[in-house]
Amino acid sequence: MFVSDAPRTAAILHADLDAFYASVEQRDDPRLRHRPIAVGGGVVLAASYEAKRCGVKTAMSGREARMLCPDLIEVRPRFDAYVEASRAVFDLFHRTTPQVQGVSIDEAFLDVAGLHRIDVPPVDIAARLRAQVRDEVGLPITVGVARTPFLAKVASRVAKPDGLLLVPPDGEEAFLHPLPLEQLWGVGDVTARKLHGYGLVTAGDVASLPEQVLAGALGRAAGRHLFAVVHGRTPERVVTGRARGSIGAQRAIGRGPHSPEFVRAALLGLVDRVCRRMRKAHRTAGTVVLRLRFDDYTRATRSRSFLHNTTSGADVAAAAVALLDSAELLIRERGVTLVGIALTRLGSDAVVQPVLPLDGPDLGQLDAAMDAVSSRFGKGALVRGSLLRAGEGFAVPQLPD
DNA sequence: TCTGGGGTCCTAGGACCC
DNA sequence: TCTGGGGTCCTAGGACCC
Repeated sequence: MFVSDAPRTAAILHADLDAFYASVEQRDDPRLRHRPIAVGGGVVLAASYEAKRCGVKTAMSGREARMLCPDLIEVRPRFDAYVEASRAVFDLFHRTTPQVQGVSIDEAFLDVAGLHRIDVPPVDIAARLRAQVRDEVGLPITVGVARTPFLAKVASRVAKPDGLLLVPPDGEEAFLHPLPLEQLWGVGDVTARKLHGYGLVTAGDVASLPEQVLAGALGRAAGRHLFAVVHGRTPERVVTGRARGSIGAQRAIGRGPHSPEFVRAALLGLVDRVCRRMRKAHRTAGTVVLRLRFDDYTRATRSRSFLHNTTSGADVAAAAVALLDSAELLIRERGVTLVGIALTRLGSDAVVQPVLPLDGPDLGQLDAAMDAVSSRFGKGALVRGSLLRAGEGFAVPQLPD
């Protein structure tokens, strides 16, 4: 059965720039307009819709893309330009509503439910936003409008490119159930293949199954999530003010053979990069994760946690090198083609402001403080000292975004 | 078809504690 | 003496997203 309680307004927008990198390039160079272009080097990072029509897709190798599309124009990425364009678009988002949840450089959820005092229907707000992005930034953007972020996301996916689609609350099931499984956000290749194996093709097919069966096939959380999805029971609110949970960098070094010194130097270069970003963000590292990819495309990770979070590049470098040493055998056997490093269980080294004076053990207040911290920093950060005991009581660290 | 760089969340086993 | 349940953390791997 489809969800049918709760007040029903479609006030969540999912705004998603079309073929983002490629559109910026076409905007800035008129010679590229209406032409099949691919942004990237070696691998396609973004394809214009003209290129997509020949079958060129993101993450495809350049060679394959050229075979599919002989007229393809390949453009080197200009990340600075994309960051700048993204900022301009996000400014428009924030001018539309304070409730903005960024998803990536080119998409966000906007909650416009609080804006009905202006008495403009969400779908009109969406139309105005699309016009503003086109006129002021010069980029095409698609917007989905629905009761939940999930449905809005699927709506924008269906409406692409350069479209606008409203899913009215009483039309959710009719919209969702005929869609192929692959259209559902969160269903990738592996899950789709599993479900196809059971003879399931559409979202509606999945909706005929009990939650327990889905959980048995996909695992508990994935099954529960998909069950919620096909019955319209995903969360209705956007999530704002959440700090990132990890900082990472990686580098493909190609097929070797690579000397151990070269691999180590590459790793230390990455360590330097992530540590700079960590300090700039006023974060501290709890765990260092080494990522490796090998000649045969298998992967491995090795991780090590600190007793206390650190901001020290030397600590991180020492941990990274120790992890690399621990993987020496794997590297010798399989040959390494990619090294990566990630800092996780991030804490904060920002100024601490006492916000919850405690005159005694008040578990209610403590719970509230912990909720506030974990919603901002994620689960891992809590146990890593983000909740600090200041002079007067417990305190929540203040953190710049 | 030989493949980039940045993330998120979940699972599962073992260690350890109460 | 033997056995049990519940919880958290750590590590490694995997699916998925843009």
